[in-house]
Amino acid sequence: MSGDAEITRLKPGRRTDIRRENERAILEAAEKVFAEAGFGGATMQLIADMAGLPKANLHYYFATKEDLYRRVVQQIFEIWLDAASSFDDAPGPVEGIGAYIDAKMDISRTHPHGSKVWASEVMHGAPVIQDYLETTLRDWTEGRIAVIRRWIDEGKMRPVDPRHLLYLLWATTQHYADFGHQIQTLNAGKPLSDRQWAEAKASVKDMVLRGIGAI
Amino acid sequence: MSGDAEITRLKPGRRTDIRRENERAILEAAEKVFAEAGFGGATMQLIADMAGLPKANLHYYFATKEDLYRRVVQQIFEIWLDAASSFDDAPGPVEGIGAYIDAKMDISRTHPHGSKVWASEVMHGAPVIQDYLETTLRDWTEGRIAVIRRWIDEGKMRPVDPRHLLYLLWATTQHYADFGHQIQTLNAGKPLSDRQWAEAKASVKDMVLRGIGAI
DNA sequence: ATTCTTGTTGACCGATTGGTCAGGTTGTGC
DNA sequence: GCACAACCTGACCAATCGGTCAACAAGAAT
Repeated sequence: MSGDAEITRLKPGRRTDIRRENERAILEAAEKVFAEAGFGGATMQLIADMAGLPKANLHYYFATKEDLYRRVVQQIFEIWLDAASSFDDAPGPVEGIGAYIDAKMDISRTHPHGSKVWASEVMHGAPVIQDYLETTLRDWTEGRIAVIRRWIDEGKMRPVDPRHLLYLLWATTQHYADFGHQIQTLNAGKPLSDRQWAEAKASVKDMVLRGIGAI
Repeated sequence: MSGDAEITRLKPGRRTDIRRENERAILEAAEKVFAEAGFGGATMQLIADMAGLPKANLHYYFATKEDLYRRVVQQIFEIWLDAASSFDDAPGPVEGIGAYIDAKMDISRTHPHGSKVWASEVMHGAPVIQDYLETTLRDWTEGRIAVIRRWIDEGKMRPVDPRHLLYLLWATTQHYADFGHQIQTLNAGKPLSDRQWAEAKASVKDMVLRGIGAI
């Protein structure tokens, strides 16, 4: 599907490093292959080639294709959860939601593959991370809704539905990763430049923060 | 992946009807299977079972899996293009963009499968509809940007970047289809009710139209 | 230096896949 | 009712897949 060169593998080093380095290379390759081909379209052989390892070696580190896939999905989920810290320790929506948009837009640029894998997983009914949705994500969402409600009560933003605000934030920021190819095509076929990414972030923040009456 | 019953097939009827009816049943089943399993994960056998036809019959109407897939993708694209008529013959952004949001939200509810297939296709680099992106979609986008620019010049909305506004519209409305499973999980596991869908549409319109200074 | 654990790999296997095809059935125009 | 074209389908095939395994190489502990 793409003739990309193989993922860069660092030096082997000591015994402890071998495992860590190989798992890293495999996960990096897997993230890319799963994103570009989907779970069903991805093959262990292709991941192995891209990681620069024989296929049998993948099964030494990851028992099954599904195990490997689950690790990739968990990875992007944790990265997103970390980005949410911007939300909590903020005095108001301008700082909190503004920083959250910045963080998620940055992740869309630096981890586009992971975002696509997550989207694909959810679109297929979340067969392997349903429990995450029902526990971690649900709790996280409730917490953030409480913060938004507080801001509304304090008069720092208009009384919008916190849930649909969160959906709008997720949708818009992740769109720049998941639909990056479409955006690139509409950008004369070239990836967004540094300047264009800055403009995108500014545009999104401007529209959202005004939309909720925070500025 | 799901134990759903097979797609309802209408009566055969006359000779001309046979082809039309069978193609319809196949496309309906294919849309669902491609959406739930992805292109790589979908099997012609599963589509055939869901359409209530032997597998060999699918290949009688659609030469290859890719041909069938292409037809499904084209279908949702045309539906979306039709929804854009709301955009043009509108005096201003409140009516135009408001109606566009309504139309796209309705499609997300009535055609969630098609939306997912499109999302999946774009995420995988649009291997089979790249020409559509470069011709039809690009032209459509330029036309809508011109309309938005005119509204801005006429002082009917703030001077936001039309391109990022369109991305926000696409992302937000399609999110309710593509991430419908996640939304349902966060809604106590139940699909959005009629009332909740109405609230979603109202929330999105409210935030977006205020975000661009149209109200 | 010996032993044990960890890492490496080519060859292999059963299962599944998209696609084919020959031979049959059914509707339609004449 | 005859002939032609459209439609139908069970059986089959080559290719590919995820996963296994036995034999081997290499670092670590003693």
